[in-house]
Amino acid sequence: MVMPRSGGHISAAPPTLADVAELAGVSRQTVSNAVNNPDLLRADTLARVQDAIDKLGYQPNRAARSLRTRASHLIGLRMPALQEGTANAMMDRFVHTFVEAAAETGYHVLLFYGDPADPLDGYDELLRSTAVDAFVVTDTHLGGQQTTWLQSRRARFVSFGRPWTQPDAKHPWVDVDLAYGAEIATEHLIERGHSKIAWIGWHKDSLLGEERRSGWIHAMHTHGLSTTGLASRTEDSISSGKAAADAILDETEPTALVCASDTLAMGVLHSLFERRLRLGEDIAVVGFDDSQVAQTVPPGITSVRPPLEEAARELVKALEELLATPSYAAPGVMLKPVLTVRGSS
Amino acid sequence: MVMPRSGGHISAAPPTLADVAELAGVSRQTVSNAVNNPDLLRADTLARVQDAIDKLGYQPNRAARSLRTRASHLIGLRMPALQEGTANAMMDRFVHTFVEAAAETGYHVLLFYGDPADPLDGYDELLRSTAVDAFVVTDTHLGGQQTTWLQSRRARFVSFGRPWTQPDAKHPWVDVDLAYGAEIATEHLIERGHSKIAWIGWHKDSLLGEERRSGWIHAMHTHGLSTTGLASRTEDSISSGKAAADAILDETEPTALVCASDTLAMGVLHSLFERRLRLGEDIAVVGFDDSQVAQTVPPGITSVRPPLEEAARELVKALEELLATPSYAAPGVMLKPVLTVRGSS
DNA sequence: ACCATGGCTTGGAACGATCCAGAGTTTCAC
DNA sequence: GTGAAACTCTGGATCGTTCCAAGCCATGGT
Repeated sequence: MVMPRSGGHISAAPPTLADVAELAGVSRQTVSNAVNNPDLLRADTLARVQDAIDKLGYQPNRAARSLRTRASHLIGLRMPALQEGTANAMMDRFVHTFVEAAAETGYHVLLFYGDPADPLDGYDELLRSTAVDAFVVTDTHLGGQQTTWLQSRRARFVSFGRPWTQPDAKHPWVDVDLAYGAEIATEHLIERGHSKIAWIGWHKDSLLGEERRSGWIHAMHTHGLSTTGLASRTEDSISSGKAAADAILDETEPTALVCASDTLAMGVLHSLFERRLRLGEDIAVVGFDDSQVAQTVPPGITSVRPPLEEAARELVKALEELLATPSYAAPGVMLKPVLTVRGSS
Repeated sequence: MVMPRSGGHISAAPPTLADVAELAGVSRQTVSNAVNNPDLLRADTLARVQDAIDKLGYQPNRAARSLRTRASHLIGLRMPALQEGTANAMMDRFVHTFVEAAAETGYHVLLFYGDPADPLDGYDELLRSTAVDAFVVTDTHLGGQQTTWLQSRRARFVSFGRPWTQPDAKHPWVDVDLAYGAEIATEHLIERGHSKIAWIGWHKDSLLGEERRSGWIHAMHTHGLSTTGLASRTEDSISSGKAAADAILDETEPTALVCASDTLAMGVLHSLFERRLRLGEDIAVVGFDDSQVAQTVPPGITSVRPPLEEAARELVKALEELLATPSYAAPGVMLKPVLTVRGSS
């Protein structure tokens, strides 16, 4: 080494292992050990090296480390498509906690973008260039394309969402039991004295929708209540929520409505608004997701709140194990949502 | 080279430059040129190399490339703190477009987490480890700590938000002219025939708040309307929005309210809800941010919509220039919001 | 006094790409 | 036909780190 780089003329380049080694009077490898395996060093050497590290403000170069160890300490997360409804706000909360939890274990999150029309777009490039150590997949209910493809490429990943279409999938996953969510929502209404409780949900081909619907049915039947004429299936949008509410209010006059999403619940609110019915007084409404909207609309919409924070933490935990043990096959984790009760019921 | 790695036994490691070079019968450097400076190669050589690249599915290793070129092609974005109100949904929309725009120019976004109590937390580590090429800073209105610190570290960054407290800052920035936003919101109400238009805003020490407030004042005075007794300043929360609305509705009986945020507007809605006043009929309300909530609450809240997509694209453009020309000093870009009119006015 | 043991430290090689300087080939003007 | 310039292509060095195998040194048993 001819000259310490840190003494450079222009904007000092970051110090390297060699700089620290020189200052501490040890070899490069010893500094490396001080950082990665401190217990290999004698106490006094360690202290000396630590001093030098602090003095120079040394921080291992990520690229060099990645190159050598074949680990980037980055987790890839494909930016979920922006949705019309309230679901992306939920994703936001999830992403937030995930980033936080990942940071605690030394991982950062690499956000990437993929053409919404192609569920696989974006993954391949990052995988081939070994840019990330693993992925988090979020939209498993849209079909197993992403997970099967990743599996075939021997990529590491965990999913937020059970492997709906592949019960034998071996990757770690975390999901929220929203059938149970619908059940507690319905039971809450029954406790409040309602018996004509309608369901406004999604189309039959929506796995998530049928899942939630089953919870409503189960609760109704358990309590000996009829569901005939009380179910309606539609798109997940405000306008179709309104239309569905209009129809069902005209036909069967329920006293309470359980909606498969806060978006649909908002549609219901539009219907009530037109009919000059007072939410929470004339009629009760329960939604799903506990979105910003549900929290803020007066008088507040009772909503099924998925434990996103817990889910994120569980996923990070699974990721850690997966990356430590390549063959790691975790059992899926199913979390229970809670009902946040507000003025709407 | 003893053995091509691609012919390996277990899970084939990704192909390297050397593998491609061997297959195409050229040197490593030629392959590198084929990828980065195709016009340096003779047409037939290029074709041959391209074939080999395609056949092997070669993708340059990011870590190796980063190490050599000292560029990671990652942009650091510190996860904004989760807020009570509606502002984070706005950030979500911004982040989304930003990731998309960045992807188009070959950059990915590295999300990181920092202790909310320390606005600088997280930056240093990434900077020292040369993990990112640049940062996007978002909360400039909270004081110039982040930008001054980054500047002192000679870090590259752009900010979404003007340099409020340092008019001489030299970094590129993009911001939205929300004084103008308040102005068009107020004028919209004046056009609708209102003359007693109240302002519900933030505390005096909020730069953003005073900015917006000035637009309301300007519009009112331009049209010869008085503002006395019509302004109120409070926290950015639903409950304080409600309290402020309660007070002002009791005292001065305005026919319209302009709120500094959708969160405050929601607070107003709570007040109206209690008073059984009908939004958009008995009284008009305009908010800021055009959040999910404003879009979905019946009958919809008229709101000032910041052009987040455009802002994100402008920022990416500035970043590109900044990274190409280290000394690049861009003029700041000020964008104009538009008013999304809904049922509340 | 000698060798084995274990604790601590070291220099060389490697990860996979690009930079650099030079070598070989072609082109073209004189 | 010759030399210079332009065009292609190449091998070696390098970025900053960790892996690997070996070296040094004190300890302790024989």
